[in-house]
Amino acid sequence: MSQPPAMPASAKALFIAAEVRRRIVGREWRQGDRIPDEAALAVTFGVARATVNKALQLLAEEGLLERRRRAGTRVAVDPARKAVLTVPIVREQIEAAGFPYGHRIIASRRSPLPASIARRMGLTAGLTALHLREVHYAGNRPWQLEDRWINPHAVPEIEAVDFRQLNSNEWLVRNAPYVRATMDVSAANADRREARLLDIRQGQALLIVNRTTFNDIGPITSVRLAFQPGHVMVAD
Amino acid sequence: MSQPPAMPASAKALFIAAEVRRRIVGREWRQGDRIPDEAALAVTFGVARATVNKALQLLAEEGLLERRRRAGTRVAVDPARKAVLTVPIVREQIEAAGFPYGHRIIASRRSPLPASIARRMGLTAGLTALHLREVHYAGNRPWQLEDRWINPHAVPEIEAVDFRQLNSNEWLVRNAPYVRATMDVSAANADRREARLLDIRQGQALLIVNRTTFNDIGPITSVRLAFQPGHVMVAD
DNA sequence: TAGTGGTCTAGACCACATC
DNA sequence: ATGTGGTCTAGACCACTAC
Repeated sequence: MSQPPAMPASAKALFIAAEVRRRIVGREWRQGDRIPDEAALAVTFGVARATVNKALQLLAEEGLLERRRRAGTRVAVDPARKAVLTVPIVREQIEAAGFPYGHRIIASRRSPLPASIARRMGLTAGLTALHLREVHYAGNRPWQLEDRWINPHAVPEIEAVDFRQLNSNEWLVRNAPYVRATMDVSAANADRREARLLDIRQGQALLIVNRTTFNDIGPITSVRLAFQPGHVMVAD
Repeated sequence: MSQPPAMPASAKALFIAAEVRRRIVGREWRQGDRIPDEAALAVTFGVARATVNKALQLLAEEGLLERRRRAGTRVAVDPARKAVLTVPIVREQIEAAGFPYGHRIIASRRSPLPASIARRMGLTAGLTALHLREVHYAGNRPWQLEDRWINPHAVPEIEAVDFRQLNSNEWLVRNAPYVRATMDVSAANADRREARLLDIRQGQALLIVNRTTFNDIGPITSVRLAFQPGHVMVAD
């Protein structure tokens, strides 16, 4: 039954994934149930086992199925509550909204790493690093605060760069590709300095993103972004 | 060159992905460069093209490569700044911290959908829906506020459920599997009611997660979670 | 129109966890 | 011990799009 009907000549795996998803949502296969094994489904759908495998791996990534060797494939009891967050590129975000992008360096100096940042980067506190603070503007309205620490050992060329001309993130992205990143999201009340820089009232709730990037050698940079009040990050 | 050395008998695709990643990070292949096509890499690494395909698709998902038919595969100019956020299960989170989990229903009634929620769910405002408000506790400390709207057409059985016994999310997860979800993250100052329920000062910054789930038929539920001040969501 | 990635197949062997 | 998913192969055809 349920032979793939007039297929778009490609997309069998997607068709099978959709059909399995339909059976789960339709409660035909219930949470915790074991579903037929790949070989059986391959026969059912009239495709190669590799195609079934691809379909089921998709659903497992999605969190709808749990797969274990020998134990078989089961409908997940609790579909994972996962979502992909994309940290927007400030400039693009502002320009997409139709405003001219601008930024201003508040501070740029070599300082000893505070313990909290050192911990994020896996370095020892007190190590001398480059500390940058910037404000990003949409037109003449402040839009986002950026507080960045850069590991000079990871990016020696950084010393020569003039960030008054260039957005630090854009330079890093082009010149120090990263392999791994950690990220967290929280909320904080704007302190007096932040309120002044963002032109808002002290105490307003800001969305905070902390992000640290690494390459094979070690940590590259750790940045704290403070978004304007009301800013919403949309996940897929 | 770079033949996979003494391989673990499986993981050729991962080995190739790692090697390509190394060449990118080592600036051997630079941002915007076109890399050899699949057939060539298959010869280079001494594997089947399907294996190279899998490796490159992995890196493309990761954001390190951009692939287009006919145009070939290029090193991404801006490695996507993506991270997977997982909304924790309240109960697990609290119990993992060693506290007894508890929850209290603040309100449970049928009300017309407000416009903002209706928009999220793709329904018309004013439609009668089930509105639940709960507080989740870690021991006797309030931990999280939940404000949930449920589409009764999607889940008719909901009317009979006694949520004083059961956490609404856990019931929904087991009884109304979803297929698609939207999610966003923001920050807000606690209003008077929220401050009272969370036992904090009015105005403190709260991390807010809005999440709406859908199945093939339509929207199931839309929930607004307000986390305690200081709460951090970690992404991978 | 031709080169590139996307997908599928049929078969094989392997790793692993349960039975 | 054995059944299940994980992965690989060699070959094929197709879809897209830059040329």
